[in-house]
Amino acid sequence: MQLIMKGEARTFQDGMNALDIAGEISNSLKKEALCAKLDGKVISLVEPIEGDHELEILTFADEAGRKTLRHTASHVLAQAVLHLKPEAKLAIGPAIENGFYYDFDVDEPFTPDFLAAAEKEMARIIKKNERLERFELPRAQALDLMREKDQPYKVELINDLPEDAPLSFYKQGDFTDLCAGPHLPSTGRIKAFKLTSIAGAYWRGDEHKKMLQRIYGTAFFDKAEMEAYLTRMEEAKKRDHRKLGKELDLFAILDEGPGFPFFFPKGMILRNQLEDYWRKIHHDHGYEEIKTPIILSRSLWEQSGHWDHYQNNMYTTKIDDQDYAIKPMNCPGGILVYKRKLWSYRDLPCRSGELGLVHRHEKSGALHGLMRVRCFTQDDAHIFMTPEQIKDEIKGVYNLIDEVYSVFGFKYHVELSTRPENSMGTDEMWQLATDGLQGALDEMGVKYTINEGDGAFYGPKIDFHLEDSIGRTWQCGTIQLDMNLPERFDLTYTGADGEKHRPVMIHRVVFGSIERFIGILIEHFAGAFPLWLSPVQVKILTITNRCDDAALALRDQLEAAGIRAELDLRNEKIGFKIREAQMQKVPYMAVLGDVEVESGVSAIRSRKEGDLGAMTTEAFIARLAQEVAEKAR
RNA sequence: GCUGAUGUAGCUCACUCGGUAGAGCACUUCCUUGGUAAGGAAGAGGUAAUGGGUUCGAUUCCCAUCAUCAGCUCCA
Repeated sequence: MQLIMKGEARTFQDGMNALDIAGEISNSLKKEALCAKLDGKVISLVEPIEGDHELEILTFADEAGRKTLRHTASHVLAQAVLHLKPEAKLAIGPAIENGFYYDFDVDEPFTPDFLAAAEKEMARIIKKNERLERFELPRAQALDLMREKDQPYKVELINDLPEDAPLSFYKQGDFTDLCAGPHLPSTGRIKAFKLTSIAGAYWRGDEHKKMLQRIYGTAFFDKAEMEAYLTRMEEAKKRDHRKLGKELDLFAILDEGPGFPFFFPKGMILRNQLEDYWRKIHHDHGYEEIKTPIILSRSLWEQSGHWDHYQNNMYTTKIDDQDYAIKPMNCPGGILVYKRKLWSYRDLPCRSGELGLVHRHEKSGALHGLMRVRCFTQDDAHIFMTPEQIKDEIKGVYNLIDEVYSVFGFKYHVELSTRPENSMGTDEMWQLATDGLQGALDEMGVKYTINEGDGAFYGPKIDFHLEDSIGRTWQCGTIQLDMNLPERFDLTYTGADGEKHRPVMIHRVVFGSIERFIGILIEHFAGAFPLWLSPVQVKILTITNRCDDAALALRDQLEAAGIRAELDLRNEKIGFKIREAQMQKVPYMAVLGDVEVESGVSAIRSRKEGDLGAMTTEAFIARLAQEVAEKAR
């Protein structure tokens, strides 16, 4: 057979497998080979190859190689668990980003001690270097095999597979599992692994089904690489916004208000900086600002559809025996603002923004620091427009979001979410709206993935996702196209023909919620905010109390120039004061001793660069002003 | 909401196999007036998340509730 490898055609004996082919090319490649790509499809190294193909040997440097290694590690985990608990029922065990997991149905939940025992057993299996074999069975025999092994979840999986799907199994030693593969040629290729945690997980991700026990782990081809990864994860945890929020005295969520955050003075400065910037950039992009009430009548929420489609998440209350709801979204309020007058097509698009405080009843287990709270401020805006304006407006919002994210240096990915199950409106409207969003993305050449059924109940949406310090992603920005609410609220504008027409509506947020965005910001900068956002921009440190007057004067000068400065006049050594300012991540320190006071300068120290030497107050202010204006990171 | 773990001083954490708790940092006072990441001493701080139960006696054991953490589910 002929195989094309890296563009070069080579001849091999028919029926060879990729592992042996790797060996023929070079022994070192054979040692590192984990799986192979045959005509673009990833296969196990042990599968025989017939005929002419394009072949690529994959190692741990390749995504598919890492996945294969970790998938095999999950099988080894299942094998180890069965050795320790033969009565365990196996569910599924895939490779995931940076690791793998396997779900088991067991009578007693796993304990940390069990985890240690399982690790030991896995190490034994790996050391035995058991060969993996792949085989296929017809459906009836496959079912028999899994029934014989008393694995009801596997039986269910087989029954749910399409009639004509090949049923492949992988076997290593005394362990056989239904699996599409690919897998390593032998267990010994897993050079480093660790079981990281135990958690509950619903069978097939369905909260109405049984909760199984999941074991998470990670595996590497190299011990040093795993150590580096684990260290990196430890480091990343130090950036956790909940930890830094406490250390930097920014915010807290107390037992008295689960999911309802408190913002402290320093956190408020950060927040206000973001809001000021938001107002400025929205003004520049043609938005006007409004404010709508937090509590509105039941009839409004019935008209908007929230009462039917969103009630599980809404806090309700009674006033004078009438039902009211605390707003979970700003749109009905924004719509009432639109309806206050008659609109001409000449006035559209109408872009009205609102920093709107919303409350949503989130399940207790879903709460997470500032990332997932029960009350938050959306930097919302509603755009009312003619159908012809849809694409331009979507592009405008997209560009606005991109501009804001780039100021902070965020990387993001985009998802398009389509019609969910519990939604309102006609198929035609959904189709039109979805096409509008998709068309705009395509025209701009934006890469995105499609998230089936994850839209809002009133329309499809484009979501922007940002990463936290340990790689979990959080939806922040979103652009939602809505043809339903304008219909429900009978919104109109007068066209050039003098007739009434129905406007289209966009709901959009840039930050998403100020709270979540602050959480992401804290982790992104590890608390060392750029100068323009820093709660304290300059800390003035005195060496002796003879310099107190000069320090007070400097503080006044800086404050007069709009710089947030704090004094440290304590009777402490300069090294101690610097250490504290540094740990509080203050961007600049101005040190004042007898020498500086005498010559009318300050010794400036930067958080990042250390001692910058003496500087006049004017020069220092000019430097700060420029850095703030540039929003330098 | 579900599964598991956790809850001790403002913070980070010890100890107690049941006899009402201790350290470091922070705080207060005193000494020290010092040159770029921790000067010294003394003092003050806790009804051990909350509510029950077992016990002569519970912070410790048991149960419930609440909250937090990890994951699942759900979502900005």
